[in-house]
Amino acid sequence: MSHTTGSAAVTGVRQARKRRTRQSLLDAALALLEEQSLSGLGLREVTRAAGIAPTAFYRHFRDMADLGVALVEESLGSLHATVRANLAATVDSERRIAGTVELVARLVREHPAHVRFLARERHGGVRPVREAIGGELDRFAVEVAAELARLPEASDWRREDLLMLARLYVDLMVTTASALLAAGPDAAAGERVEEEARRRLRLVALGSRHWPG
Amino acid sequence: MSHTTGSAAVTGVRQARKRRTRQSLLDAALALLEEQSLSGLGLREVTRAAGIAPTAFYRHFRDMADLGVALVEESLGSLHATVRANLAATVDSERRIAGTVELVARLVREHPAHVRFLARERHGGVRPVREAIGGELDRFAVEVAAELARLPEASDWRREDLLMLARLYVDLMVTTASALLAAGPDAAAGERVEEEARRRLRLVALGSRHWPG
DNA sequence: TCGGTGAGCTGACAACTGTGCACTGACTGG
DNA sequence: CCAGTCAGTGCACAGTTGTCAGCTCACCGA
Repeated sequence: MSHTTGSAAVTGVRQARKRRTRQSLLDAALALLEEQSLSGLGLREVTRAAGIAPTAFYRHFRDMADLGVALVEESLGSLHATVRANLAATVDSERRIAGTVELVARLVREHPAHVRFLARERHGGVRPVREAIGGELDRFAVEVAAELARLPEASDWRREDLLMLARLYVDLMVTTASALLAAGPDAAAGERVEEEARRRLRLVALGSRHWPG
Repeated sequence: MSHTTGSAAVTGVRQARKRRTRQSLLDAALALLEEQSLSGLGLREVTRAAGIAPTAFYRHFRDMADLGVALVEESLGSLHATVRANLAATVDSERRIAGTVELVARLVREHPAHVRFLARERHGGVRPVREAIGGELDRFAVEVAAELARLPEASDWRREDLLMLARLYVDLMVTTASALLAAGPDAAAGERVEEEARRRLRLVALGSRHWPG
């Protein structure tokens, strides 16, 4: 037990340095993954790009799969709060739709490599990474369902229908993100994708307003 | 006796043999791709599994990317007619929905490796393969839109809304296919996925019946 | 029947891979 | 202050990779 002086600086120069090279490994891997997939990425390739010796890799990750899981956490971990805030913010349907699409668009604009990684490895060749992404997306769906349940017009929905709708929304946003990636840097093409995404959401919202038929 | 001059055999023993080993290359690659992705698959690995010498690979494909494109064609090429027939068959909405989901389910059941390959390489690390899959899916969307246009209730739809709806349907079926793969061989889990897919389609059909709001 | 074609083979090459081992030296807690 | 920890290094190893050149020999058309 630490009955030490109680200083605030717990970091330690050593651990900080370690975290820095760990981060440079993650960055290097992410950059290399823009043009190939994780199962084709070599350990030496990554360490070379990160500027360290190959064997130093093992100080941070057991595997490339291990590194991949860390990348998933980095890509998706901080997003839950954002999504939750966005959903809770507005009640008006049209505003909610516009805000959600804008959120996805900004995510793709600001972190294209992360999004590309997720799209690629969601069904990729490395099981632990696949499962990490899938689990994270499931968590998103549950959170979205919880927010949907707070809307008055969903008060009489069955729980499973609510989850179905939430998962549908999540899937729509994921495919929107990949479509935005595929559209590339062309602003006009990106705007077309966003507009189509909004229309899709409008259609689904319209359907759910008349549910269950 | 054996060498009848006017035989109908247009194939030729030689070309037939070549096609057979080409096919065994495709089969071997597909089998190996169940547990990794194309950009991590080695030429030697494939030829070893196919039972031929490494250099013989070049007699059939220039690249692994080339082989991948051939796999896309094999996986998706024959599907257009099936989809078209399925859509044209029934007019009743509920029957159409059930039939479509059943078609996807059967596809996954009968050709799981092909479907897995498509899901994996749709956003995978090999550009030509990505583009081949994307182009094929676009063609599907156009075909679906053409079939939708024949329905009386869609007579007053704008062309772009029709395409939006068609693309939505295609994306829904693609995500349904991956979900079925993820569900694995468990029949109960598969049935749950199918039921949710039907509900999704019902919701979308409901929304489109009230379009544009 | 005979020369040409071409699918598939063998052997070899340099380049690259993941990982084990022993080492250094800056940091650390007591 | 000093002994211990541990991130990072260098070297070595056995395998594997893609590809080249040249060979065989079953098939082909004429």
